[in-house]
Amino acid sequence: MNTKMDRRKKYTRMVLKDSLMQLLKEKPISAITVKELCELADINRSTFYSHYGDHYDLLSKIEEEIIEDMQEKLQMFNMWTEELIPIEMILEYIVDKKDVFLVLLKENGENNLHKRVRNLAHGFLVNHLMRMHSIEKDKIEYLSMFIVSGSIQMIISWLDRGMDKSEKELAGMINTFANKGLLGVESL
Amino acid sequence: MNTKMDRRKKYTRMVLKDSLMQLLKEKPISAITVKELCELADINRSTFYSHYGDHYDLLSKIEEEIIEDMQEKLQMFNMWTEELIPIEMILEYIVDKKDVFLVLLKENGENNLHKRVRNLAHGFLVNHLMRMHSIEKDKIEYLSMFIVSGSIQMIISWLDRGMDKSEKELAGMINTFANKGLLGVESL
DNA sequence: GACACCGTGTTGGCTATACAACAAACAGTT
DNA sequence: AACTGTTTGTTGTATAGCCAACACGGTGTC
Repeated sequence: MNTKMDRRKKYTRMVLKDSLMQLLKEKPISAITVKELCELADINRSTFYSHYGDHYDLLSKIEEEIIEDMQEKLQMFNMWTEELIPIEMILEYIVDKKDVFLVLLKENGENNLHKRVRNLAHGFLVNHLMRMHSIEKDKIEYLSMFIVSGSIQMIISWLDRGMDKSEKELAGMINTFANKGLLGVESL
Repeated sequence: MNTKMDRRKKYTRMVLKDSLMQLLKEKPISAITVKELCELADINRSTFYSHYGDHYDLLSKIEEEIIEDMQEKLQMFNMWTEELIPIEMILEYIVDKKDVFLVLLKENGENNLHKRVRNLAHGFLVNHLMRMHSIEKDKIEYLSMFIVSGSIQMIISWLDRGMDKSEKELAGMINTFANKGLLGVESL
């Protein structure tokens, strides 16, 4: 059902989300308390608990939101273009939420969003490669993982360097690197 | 009594205030509807009416707030300095709320804030002059009005020109102009 | 004049949030 | 171990805000 959410709920979730993002810029989630999060958001703590189990839950919800967004974008891509991966589209999305991605993709070690983005891209690329190439599924899995992981690290590095190239440039690079690998596979 | 206001009320008033200020940048209050104000603020209209009588009431409250703030600043000034008018202090305050002042002081014709600021400064300067000079109250009234009106117009012009001088510079100019006039009166 | 549309001011019922308080768990100190 | 301070998760009550609806007044069109 497409019932509109009460604006109070919308607001509460929004400020909690923004506040967690802000705190995550300063310290890892393990060093953040629900108390200070609510103080920053100016939201009563019991209200926080009526929405979320804890701040890890909130973070998970944020990540889910992002993944859903990206999934939507990828669905749109399925419909009409031939590019290997819709990298430019994804980069535009990432730039739009640069602060979030910088915080969440760069966090010490691999966290959930990193894994989720990778799995999303991986699943998409595997399907794409299987439709376009006659290669064993086994090999496609590895190839896809190779391309996706490489691409993600490139993107993280790019964000870290303050996006010193245009989206178009970076997308071109990623596609070139991905396609070169593909040519190698074709000659198997 | 110093009872803390419920944070919901605080938030509601704040967004309504900010939204009215934003709309006033685009059009005069007579062209603004309560409906669009509430839409912009994302606040239910009946909530608006539980806080304010109408949007003119809201504007009046905003102005009162500003006057009270300035009054506080002037009280502090009374306590410890010799300057004719605490212009630098006032300019700092005005810069801090530049957007508000630009909108409200510049509006077509004289509006309430213009009058209120003038009366506040006038009252202050009259008291000040009477303590420091032996001049007829009558003359002081005129003199004060002269200085205050001139100063306010200078400030409006300064805001309009994007504050092309530092606060210190403008304060210096205003004080010099005011004092020159004062010297003229002394030789009466 | 009739009609449609829009904004206003108001109302009643419901929902979300605030607030204070409590017990428990945890961490650090002596 | 005892103590202190902090955070957590929860609870009950009160408050503020939301929403939909209504009647009314004003405006413009036919």
